Amino acid sequence: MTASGTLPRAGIMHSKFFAGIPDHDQQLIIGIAQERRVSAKEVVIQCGDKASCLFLLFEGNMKYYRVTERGEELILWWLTPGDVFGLATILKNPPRYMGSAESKKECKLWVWDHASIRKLSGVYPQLSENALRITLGYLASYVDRHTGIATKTAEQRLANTLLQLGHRTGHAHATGVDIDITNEQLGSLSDVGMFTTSRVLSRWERAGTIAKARGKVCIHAPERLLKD
Amino acid sequence: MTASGTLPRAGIMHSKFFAGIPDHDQQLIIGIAQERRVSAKEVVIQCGDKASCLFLLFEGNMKYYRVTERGEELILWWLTPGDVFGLATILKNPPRYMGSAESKKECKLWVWDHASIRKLSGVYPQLSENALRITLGYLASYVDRHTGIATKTAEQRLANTLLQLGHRTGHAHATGVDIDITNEQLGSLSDVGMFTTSRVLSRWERAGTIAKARGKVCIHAPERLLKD
DNA sequence: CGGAATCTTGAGCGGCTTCAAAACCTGTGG
DNA sequence: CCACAGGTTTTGAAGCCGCTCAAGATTCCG
Repeated sequence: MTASGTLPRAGIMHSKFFAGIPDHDQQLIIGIAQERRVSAKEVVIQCGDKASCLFLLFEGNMKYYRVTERGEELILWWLTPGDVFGLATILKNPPRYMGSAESKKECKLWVWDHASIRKLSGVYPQLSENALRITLGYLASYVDRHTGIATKTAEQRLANTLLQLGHRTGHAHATGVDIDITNEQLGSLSDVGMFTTSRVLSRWERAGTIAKARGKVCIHAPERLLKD
Repeated sequence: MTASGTLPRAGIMHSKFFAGIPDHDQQLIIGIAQERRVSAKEVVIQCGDKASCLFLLFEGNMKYYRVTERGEELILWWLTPGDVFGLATILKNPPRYMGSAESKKECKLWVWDHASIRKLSGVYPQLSENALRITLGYLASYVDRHTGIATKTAEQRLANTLLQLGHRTGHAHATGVDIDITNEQLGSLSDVGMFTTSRVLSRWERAGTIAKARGKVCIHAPERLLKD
């Protein structure tokens, strides 16, 4: 998809949420938001609560997840700068959040409460349209992920996830692309167990395709992961 | 969720797509649609095509699916009267359909082309809002389905799917609720292989919980499926 | 330094899938 | 009316991918 850049310069943010909205109006919309700083491991929205705020992450990253009955957490989405969540808030009588959101490291967010975003989307229908486009995008990603479970092996799924993370949240580097993620989280995003994840990554490391460190993966040879 | 009834009386259709829109305007919107009749096994939209039409199914039922690389089809959604698909059409520069839609039996649809639905959603912003709500609903269902794969057994997933189908597309009956579906399709919707599906259903039949026939399932004791 | 989180490695197992083959049902056309 | 072809369902047997469990090694951080 279109790579949403990360240019939080002077309040300008390149997010799909603002697509088609002139810079000037964008400033105004952001002006109405409340800026919020959260430290690592803070839970910003709670699964099941009625949607009351819409968030735009413009610095840091978060995980959007759901806790299963057995207490494990299933990661639904890895939020990166430019991502919006809590989109249900834009609706008249908002449904519930379908997952929880927790910061991975220190983050900065813009927050609109229900009343504000309602007023804004009245004035700028483009916001509603963007919300729909983004939601359809999430749905499409999800369908892909689901198709993957049914048709691909654990290894292929891990490869895909790594590549996508690579260019959504990866820090380019001389020797490759760095990604901050633990084996367990990577596994959850790929629907693969933690142990299998470890084994597959080890294999790739031995082959020189990637390098590993605690809570970090560096992709050296993306092309080798591509043979899905 | 809210049971979308099936009352196609005199052009009135109880669909979430028309929520909050007065009957009179609803008539007008439907008036602009092209009514289309399709016979069984007809492909109405093709995965990957650019979204050019929005559909509302008001009679019959269809499957929304995707064909995997191995040629099998993965059913994403079972469309029943009141359901809308091709929602991407409502966007300015529409993305692609993410699956194909095929009629299961004879169906009746209302169809809006891109230009029409755009004009309409300009006049009735409620349509856009409904589209967003519906899309979020699909997303939520999908998250549930996905969670199920990760946490539930094949049997539990089949039970859930049956129950949901039961009250979305089931024909109530003296002895139970009839559902028109083959083992294979039921399996696909539950992410379970055809053989396992057959075995589980047989077990339930022996227990008297359901009755089976070719391409049909009749639920006698829904409560017995509920122990998920 | 100690404790907590992360990662590794092996061994064993198990729920489902896969494969094969046959029985079955249903509509069609001779 | 019967036979046939195509789709659907059943049953058994075999196998495997990835999970589970256990235990230890490693890294990080206060």
